[in-house]
Amino acid sequence: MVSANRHDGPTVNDEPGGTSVQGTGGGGKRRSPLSRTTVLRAALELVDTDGLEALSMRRLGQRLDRDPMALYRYAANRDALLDGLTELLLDQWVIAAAGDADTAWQDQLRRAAHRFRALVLKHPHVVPLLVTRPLSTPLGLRPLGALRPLEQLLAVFTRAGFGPSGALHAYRAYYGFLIGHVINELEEFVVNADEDDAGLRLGLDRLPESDFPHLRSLASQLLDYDGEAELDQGITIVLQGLQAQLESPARAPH
Amino acid sequence: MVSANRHDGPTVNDEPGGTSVQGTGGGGKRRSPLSRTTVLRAALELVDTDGLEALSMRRLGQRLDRDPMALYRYAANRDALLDGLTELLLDQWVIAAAGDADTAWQDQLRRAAHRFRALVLKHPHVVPLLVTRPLSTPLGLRPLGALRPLEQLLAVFTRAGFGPSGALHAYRAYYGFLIGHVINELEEFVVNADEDDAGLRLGLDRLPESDFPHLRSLASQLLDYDGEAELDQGITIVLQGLQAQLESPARAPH
DNA sequence: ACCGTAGAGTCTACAGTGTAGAGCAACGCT
DNA sequence: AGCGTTGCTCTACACTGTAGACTCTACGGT
Repeated sequence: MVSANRHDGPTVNDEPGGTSVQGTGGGGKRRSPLSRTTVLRAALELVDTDGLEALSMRRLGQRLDRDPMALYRYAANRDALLDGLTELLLDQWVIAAAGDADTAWQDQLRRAAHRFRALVLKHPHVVPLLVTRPLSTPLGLRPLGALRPLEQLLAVFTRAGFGPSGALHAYRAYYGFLIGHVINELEEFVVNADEDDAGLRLGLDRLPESDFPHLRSLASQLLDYDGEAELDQGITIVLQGLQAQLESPARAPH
Repeated sequence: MVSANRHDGPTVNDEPGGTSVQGTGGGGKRRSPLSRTTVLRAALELVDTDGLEALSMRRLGQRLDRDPMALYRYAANRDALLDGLTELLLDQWVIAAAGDADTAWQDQLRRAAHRFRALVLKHPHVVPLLVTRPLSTPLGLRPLGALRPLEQLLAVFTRAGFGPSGALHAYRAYYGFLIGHVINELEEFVVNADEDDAGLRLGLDRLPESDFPHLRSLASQLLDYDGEAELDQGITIVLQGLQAQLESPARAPH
């Protein structure tokens, strides 16, 4: 990955020849060989449609019309495949959009945050991986495409005036907030979609009134959730906080 | 669960008789029956020592000296067991400590945040569950103990002056931040512990210098990470932001 | 035309997984 | 004495990741 591509856009790509995949049917005898990218893309589709637990080597092999063991040519094992999925997603995250060169870093990061949210909402089943894989795979061993956003965000923060350590702190505050937000937004609530009453739709009637007064009274508020607004409101807080740290001489250059 | 216990302390407990477990050895013929709590505690121990993927029904049964199928009396299936684990942890989170009644809500929440971090660092392997299970199990179906912190936080925020919707927003900002933070703190970095050079220890030499200049130069900063300080610094930003929202008449009561 | 080699994929097999379904043994009641 | 309930076990099935050995094809060099 990472060819001439400097600032934005996906860089995961390693087709052997052309992009011809020659029909998924069972007709052709000599199929064009797979590639890491096609495998990952198929895996992503599978996860998007059937959920994470549906992603097994066997099912993926079936989908690609190949023996399951063939996949091990493109991913050392299942964990590596999952790491590849996080790369496939993170590498699509555009942080520096066209014409961002001369806008304030706050605006750039706010827009990037909204793009992150949009990207992740297109692939909600991958979110667990985004959170989980980095807990297992050390930073230095992750696919390069998964590190590109980190590098770019560090660039943004240093150009904004943060020193090395400050940029790192800023990155963690920013990305941590984003992760926390999507976790919140994707949490499951509705248990009975065809119920009229808000409380029943959420299954809150199970909670004893005496122990959960606040929660039980929040049914309607839980149901009308505006993720975009909440993200925007939250990112404002974070960015203001970061700016304050940048201006206070105590922690700024560091 | 949830007996007379009003504000703090764990509430998960459902022993049938006494707490006698009569030795784990293979001697006694008639063993005292299990309970959901003992099963969950054993599961937590297993996860703490051997990691999440080591938690299988068979291994857990072995540890409790029972047939794997016996566990299904205490958890409908593996997912329910995992939900139980998140309950076991969240229910230990003390939000209102003794003598918190008359301290400012900001201080209370700051201390609760540090307690959350400490709790979670004692059981790092459970963090994926904390993040992942709520994406599958709707709020209304979770074990009650897992909802207690939510209820208590809502209480804190309403007492602080937030309206229903405002309290919910505040909770999400607060908890989202906490989750984001521990994810950051528990991320894996070191790949070669016995290396001298910081860059080598992190395996950053694998990254092409031209594509990852910032990241590669951050080796030493990545290595000396002070999670407690970072949490405290972050929570300050969040609490100030929430306070600002509380004071601005636009969004406060709502 | 021949061989050698590398690449892509297959086949078989093994140890391990979650869990449905049936059944067993002991206890507390009436 | 009989019954139901509780706590647990046994067996079996469909499925998982992956090690190891193997086959088949295409291509390059001589």
